Amino acid sequence: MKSSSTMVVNGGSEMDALLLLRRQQELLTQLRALILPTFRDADGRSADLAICLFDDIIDCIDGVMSRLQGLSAAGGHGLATAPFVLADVDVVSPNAGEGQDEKHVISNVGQKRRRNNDKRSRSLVTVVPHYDGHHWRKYGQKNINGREHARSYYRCAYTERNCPATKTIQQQDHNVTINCEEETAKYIVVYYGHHTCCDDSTRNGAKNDPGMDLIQNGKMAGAVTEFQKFDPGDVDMPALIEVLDNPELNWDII
DNA sequence: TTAATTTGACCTGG
DNA sequence: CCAGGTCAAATTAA
Repeated sequence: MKSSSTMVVNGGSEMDALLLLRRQQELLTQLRALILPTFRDADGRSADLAICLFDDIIDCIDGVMSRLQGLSAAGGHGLATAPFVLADVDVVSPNAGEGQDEKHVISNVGQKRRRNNDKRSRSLVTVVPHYDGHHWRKYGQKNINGREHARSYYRCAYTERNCPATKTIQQQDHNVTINCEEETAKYIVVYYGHHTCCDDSTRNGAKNDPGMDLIQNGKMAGAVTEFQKFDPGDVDMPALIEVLDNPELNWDII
């Protein structure tokens, strides 16, 4: 696989590009879910590298979408009309934009609870909400007003490394039908904060962490529950093929 | 026995 | 006051 590529969108408005990018991000997530399990038997360094590469690519798409959103908003278009858009991307705090790229929760000591709405977030829709290459621990579940399904709250399992990353998973009320086939349960996944647990600095400091040893040895079974839950059959393959064959997207590999 | 999840209570912002 | 996010004890799974 090439490590870098650019996607050129032919024609259409910023809104069209936004839709395509969102779709691309969603399918990339599914591709990641499909590929990463193959690293189970490979060396852990490759798995870590793959995870970081996927995250970087998704972050890049995020950045482009943010810029396009700016253009789109200036042009009077609203995201609310987008069929794929189910949640805002880059929900930024009122303090953001003042040189603060993002804020992490420093510590809950002495400040028992704190909302995460002041943290930058990114959201996507996927059929494989549990598998994204990171190890999450569930810390809560809540029934949300007007929602058919409860929302689950997860935080990075490596909290001892002060990793501030959290995410929420909300199953969509109405499943999506793809290519006239049976309905697939889709989930809105919202990520808050960035993983610092995979930083080199923190990783070196966690050399003695048994869970990390397991990951680095490529023996994920038992240590990373997300792998156990993952079934490659869950991947939205028709949609994946659809986007790869999409004539509107020219994949220029450079 | 340890780790992960569940669940009701608590807290905070709107 | 309410909805949503978090805590932490209890429970379950490995």
